[in-house]
Amino acid sequence: MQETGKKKLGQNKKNNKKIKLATKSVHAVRFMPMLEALQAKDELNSVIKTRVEKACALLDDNINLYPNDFQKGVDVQSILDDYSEADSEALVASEEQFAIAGRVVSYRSFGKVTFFHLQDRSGKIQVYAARDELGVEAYQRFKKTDIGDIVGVNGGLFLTKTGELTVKTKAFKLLTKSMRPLPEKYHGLKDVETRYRQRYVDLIVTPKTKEIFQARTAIVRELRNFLEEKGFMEVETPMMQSIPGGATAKPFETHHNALDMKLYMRIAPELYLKRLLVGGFEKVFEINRNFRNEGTSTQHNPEFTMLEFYWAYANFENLMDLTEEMFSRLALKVTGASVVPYQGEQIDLSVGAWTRLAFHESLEKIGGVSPDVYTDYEKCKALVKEKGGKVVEGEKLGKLQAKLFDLLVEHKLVQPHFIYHYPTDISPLSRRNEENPEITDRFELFMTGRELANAFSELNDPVDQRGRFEVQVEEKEAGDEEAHFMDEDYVRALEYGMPPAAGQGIGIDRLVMLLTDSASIREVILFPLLRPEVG
RNA sequence: GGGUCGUUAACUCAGUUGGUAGAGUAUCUGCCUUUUAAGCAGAGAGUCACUGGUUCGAGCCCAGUACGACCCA
Repeated sequence: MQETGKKKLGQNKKNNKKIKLATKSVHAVRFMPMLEALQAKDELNSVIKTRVEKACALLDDNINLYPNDFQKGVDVQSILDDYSEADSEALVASEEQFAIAGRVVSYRSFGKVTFFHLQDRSGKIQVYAARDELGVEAYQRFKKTDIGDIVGVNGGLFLTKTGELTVKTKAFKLLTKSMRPLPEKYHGLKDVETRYRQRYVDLIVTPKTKEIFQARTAIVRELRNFLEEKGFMEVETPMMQSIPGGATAKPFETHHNALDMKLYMRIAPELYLKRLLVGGFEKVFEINRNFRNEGTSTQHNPEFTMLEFYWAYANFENLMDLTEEMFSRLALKVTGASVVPYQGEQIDLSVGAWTRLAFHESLEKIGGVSPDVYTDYEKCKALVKEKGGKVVEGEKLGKLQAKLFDLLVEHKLVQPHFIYHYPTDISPLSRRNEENPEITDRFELFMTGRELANAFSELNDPVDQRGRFEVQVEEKEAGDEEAHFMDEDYVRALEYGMPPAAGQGIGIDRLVMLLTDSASIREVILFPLLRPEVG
């Protein structure tokens, strides 16, 4: 494969062409490996060549292209915040000097005077550089600056004629020479594939992208604060497991060489967190990655982040209350309001605005399925087929009901809904309801037509748990790749005694989508999984 | 897995009935000391995703492949 690829490149005239630079600099040779590699990938263009020529000229002038001795003083946003009200005279009178550093993102030159915007992590500020203030020589060097270069500037402040707070350059230093042109300033980077593959560029030129990931960090931080305030303790459990458990999903497989053992990437931390309840930690949580061997979509990435938390001496109803409090507080902290906009809808996350509806009731009231249909195996099966769902031989009634729910109910749940009392058939780790053993004390949280959380009173009866694992093993043997494995050690832990408890998992990516009004999960994952780039 | 759409200059996009490729931005040269999508004049820049087919002739028509987006399961 690789050989034919090379051969193909070798046959291409363009890729064999000798690279010519408009410079006689002895430093040109330094850049040849880069230029040749770019040519081989067909990424070489005239802008890059020009930048190499400029870089050579700077090296000829003994300018370091990548120095690391500039001390950045303040973020530009702090200047903008502190001096937004200052008047022109006060600024000119002030002797205060600033040391700022960041990327040049725009550039307007008038010959002897230049304006540009410098962007750092906090924002961007206009900078002014004039030949008469810098001196002819320094200004000549400055003029070799390109959009994309990272620079350091020392100087004071003034207001331009249009009233923009601007840094007047006293000293200027190139900190990093940029070799590739940035996307066009007005339209920015539109191509989604490039935005995901080259997220570094997206982050430079798309303010919204930066905001989403800052919001993501704020959301995770607030979740931690909230849980710690409530007395939960953060722990870390194995991401590589010899028995993947805690969810209904296909795992990724891997291999440990030294121990010569098969390992799975975890699909959920659940069974380990509950072992910690056995061990005596009464409130634990973990925020970390799960891995599920599934396709990708606007809702799914094979690796995704989950919050799971477990609370001893609590039940699933306590969790509903806690969830309402958690979400409304998060929304308030992150978006400033407890009603958040999502793709044209207003989602009300205020405490008390949430609907609680039993699973079977939701089939009837929202899905329009009458009880004599959903309680009857054959009628249920027929309806699933009619609605376009697939039926697998030997499937249990609960699973068929869940398919009806997916087909007829889920997408209609726009405002927050707790759907509770899920069928026992599809809830192998949940505690049975005291009155009706066919259902469990479990709920899932839905809004914007999709699932955001899954929670239940935990099954802590080791005999019941063993039986449920055995049923899963039968399903696995019958060909269900998503069925649970038997986990003897987990059953053993339960045999020591796990306190009554409730636990919940919340998909962080989907939560971030909700709070940042993002339509695709890829917008809230820094580096979403993509097939390898070709060519 | 199925369907629909997309892939043209570094970026954003045009491209007529099939007749050998266009704009804006960016870049380069010149002018320009308060601009901010700066301006004016000029210039360079292309494997039209890839492979094959039809045709005198393909960016355009046909088939396949790759990657991506959206919808469905």
